[in-house]
Amino acid sequence: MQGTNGSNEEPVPRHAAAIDQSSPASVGDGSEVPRETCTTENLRNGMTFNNDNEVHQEIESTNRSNEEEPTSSNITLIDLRTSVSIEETSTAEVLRSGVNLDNEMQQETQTANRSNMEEPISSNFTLLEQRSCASNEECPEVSKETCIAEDLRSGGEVCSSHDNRELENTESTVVDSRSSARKGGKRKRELEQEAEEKHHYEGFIKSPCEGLRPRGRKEATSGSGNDINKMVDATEKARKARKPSDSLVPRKDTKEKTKGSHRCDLEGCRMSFRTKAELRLHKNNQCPHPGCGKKFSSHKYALLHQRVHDDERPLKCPWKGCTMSFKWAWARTEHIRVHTGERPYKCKVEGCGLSFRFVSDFSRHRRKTGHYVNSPT
Amino acid sequence: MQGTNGSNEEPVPRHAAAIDQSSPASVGDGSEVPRETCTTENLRNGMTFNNDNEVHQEIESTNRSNEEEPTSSNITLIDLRTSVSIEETSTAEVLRSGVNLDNEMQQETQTANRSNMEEPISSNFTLLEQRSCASNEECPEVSKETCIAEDLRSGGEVCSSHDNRELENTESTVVDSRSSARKGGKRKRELEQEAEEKHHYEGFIKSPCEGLRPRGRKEATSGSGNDINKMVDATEKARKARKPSDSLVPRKDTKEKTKGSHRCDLEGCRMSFRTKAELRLHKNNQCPHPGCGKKFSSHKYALLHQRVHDDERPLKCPWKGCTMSFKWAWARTEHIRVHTGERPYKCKVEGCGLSFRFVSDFSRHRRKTGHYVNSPT
DNA sequence: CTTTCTCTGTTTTGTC
DNA sequence: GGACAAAACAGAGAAA
DNA sequence: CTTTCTCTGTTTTGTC
DNA sequence: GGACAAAACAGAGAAA
Ligand SMILES: [Zn+2]
Ligand SMILES: [Zn+2]
Ligand SMILES: [Zn+2]
Ligand SMILES: [Zn+2]
Ligand SMILES: [Zn+2]
Ligand SMILES: [Zn+2]
Ligand SMILES: [Zn+2]
Ligand SMILES: [Zn+2]
Ligand SMILES: [Zn+2]
Ligand SMILES: [Zn+2]
Ligand SMILES: [Zn+2]
Ligand SMILES: [Zn+2]
Ligand SMILES: [Zn+2]
Ligand SMILES: [Zn+2]
Ligand SMILES: [Zn+2]
Ligand SMILES: [Zn+2]
Repeated sequence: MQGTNGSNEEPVPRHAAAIDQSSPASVGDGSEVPRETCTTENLRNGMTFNNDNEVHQEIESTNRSNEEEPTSSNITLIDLRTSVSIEETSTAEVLRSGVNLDNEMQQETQTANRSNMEEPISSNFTLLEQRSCASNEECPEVSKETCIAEDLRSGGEVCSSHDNRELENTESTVVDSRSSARKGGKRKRELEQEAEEKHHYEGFIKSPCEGLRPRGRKEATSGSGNDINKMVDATEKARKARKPSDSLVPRKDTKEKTKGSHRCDLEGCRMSFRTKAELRLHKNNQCPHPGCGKKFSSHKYALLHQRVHDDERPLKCPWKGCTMSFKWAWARTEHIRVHTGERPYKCKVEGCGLSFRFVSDFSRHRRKTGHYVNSPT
Repeated sequence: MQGTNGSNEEPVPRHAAAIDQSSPASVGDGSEVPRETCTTENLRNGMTFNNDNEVHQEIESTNRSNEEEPTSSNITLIDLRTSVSIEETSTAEVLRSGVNLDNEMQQETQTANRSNMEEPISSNFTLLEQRSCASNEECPEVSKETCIAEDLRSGGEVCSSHDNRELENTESTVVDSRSSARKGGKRKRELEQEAEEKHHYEGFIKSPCEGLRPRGRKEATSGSGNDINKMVDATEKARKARKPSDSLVPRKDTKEKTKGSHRCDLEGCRMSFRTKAELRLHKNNQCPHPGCGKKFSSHKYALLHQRVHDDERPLKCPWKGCTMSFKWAWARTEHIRVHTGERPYKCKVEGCGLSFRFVSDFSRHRRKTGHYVNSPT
């Protein structure tokens, strides 16, 4: 995974985490969290269960379901107003569009929706205005001046002994080091450091212990060969090192589909792995991704879980100008409600008339108040 | 966990995630990801290993180590300039302080550092200016006008059929719904909904299936009693429900230390759990936190891992005005370098003179370039 | 503490 | 050599 | 793609 | 009743 998620008129995307497990077995059975390099996953959807399913999933471009393996075919809605520029005024351009996004119908009608974007067909719930950004790009960044001292980065190593710019240009010191421009085959930072390097080497007395043997590499370090914790996700390493045969562009495989020789023989599963250890994890419904180590209740889900480690966010918000994207269909489903204003969850308990936009909030309400149907209070 | 992390002159805090596992055992051995409510953890540091260790940790207020169980005693530096107000101008107030934060000495000298804040003692590396915010509070938020259409929230359910304010006050519609003010014992949202409710009920045809049996509650639903996946972190539920005996304020126990009756008999471990299932997970080095399910290589770390699910961030940045806080000492250690400008990692390979501020970047550099010591290129 | 909203492991629903 | 704790590493990964 | 920076499971180091 | 996939739920949890 390497992050980035486009949000537009939505608030800054938030991030969650964390999960657990449950099992017998004895201590130290070698099924701990795997280590070592993994750029992108090598085990994507090798499972078919339903004989014709795999091909089906690769081909079909409509009617995605919530937990189905997403493909990138899912609604890449073109923003009709892409190059409209924004004026100095801070008023939001209001545009209204009626989209039939009934929960039940939404998967089936999404293609139809696009052509009907401008005229509401059947709005059986009220719509909020869509106050969207006028361009497809991200919202303009906070002006650097708004917040004092916001960026200490890229300051590099200011040398106080023979460079007395310190007190003067504190503002101008902040340069944008994020550009990925290269000069003469060298990265920007390399060039910058070359200019300043060896000029002075005063700095540190104790520099951190730099391992003499490269810890991350397998090589000749140990010989036991049975240490599962250190297991390298070697399929991925191999794929990464290998140049794609039919392309000069070394395009990174963001989905990790490469397989190995150790095949899973579980019902309907077509996964294969490079090592026995990985296969063992897989058959134990544990995620072999380095640093993850979760154990799941179903073999099927263990496969779906892999998208957590993927870079792709194949599901897109169908709303105009909204660049939100998702890995899970349910996230998309609920996100759409921030556009529509929909509050589909109504508490049925006598006298409580509360409604909620998200299941989670409804669940919590019932849990905290005891407002379950059949037990009114 | 319930999030919130103060950042000041630092960029907005970023968030990471993800980890894996490795193990034999058979499929479906019942050690999957646990479910069900967990407010705060109930298993914190029951392990002592070193007989005098536990008390030591509760008392000691200095010399915190990286992975040690953090207590809240760790440097809650008072901002000496707390109520200085910021002028209209966007110039950062520059203040210089010399702090001896050598990696090796930093743990031992942090108390001393505070009294010496204003005069550099021994700066064996160069300092960057500390351009800090003048108050202890967060940086001023982006003015709402900077970004058009940023906030769709709190719009509630705008009813288009009989409320035609829609097109007019699109800006003013955005009210801050985040206040936690209560009126007459009711929450804000409850009051708002009461005002509008039953007035119209046009909305949804298909409302989502609302479980007739409360899925989240244990009760009389099933009888098997052996389903580990459904296991409730019941100790926590109990603690949550229970009123603290010596306090009228129902202060939430953010650290989940409550124990159960099933004791771990592993060497030096004092953990105990409410259920056999939780104990089994624990002895298997798996995290029993609902939704987590990670398996670890050591019993000891499995305990330390619990802080991931804690709300507390007991480690504070010692830098003036910086409100960053951490769960892991190493994160704090590296964070401090954004203040000091330190770049302790120098590539030792001939001709490469690059230096790095973070281990991770140094590691990556060596991995990608092969610049390991003893293998110059 | 609150509200809003996204993420995700498991459960429920719907179809054959 | 053995604990054991503290520190550091080496990734993952988010954000820009 | 890049750089900057935080998080965290495991490894290394340091002390007894 | 049995698959099986699609949808939904019920938390966790981040952010403000
Ligand atoms: Zn990654
Ligand atoms: Zn992987
Ligand atoms: Zn915007
Ligand atoms: Zn399989
Ligand atoms: Zn093999
Ligand atoms: Zn995983
Ligand atoms: Zn959207
Ligand atoms: Zn209710
Ligand atoms: Zn929580
Ligand atoms: Zn818990
Ligand atoms: Zn600031
Ligand atoms: Zn134990
Ligand atoms: Zn019992
Ligand atoms: Zn956990
Ligand atoms: Zn700081
Ligand atoms: Zn180098």
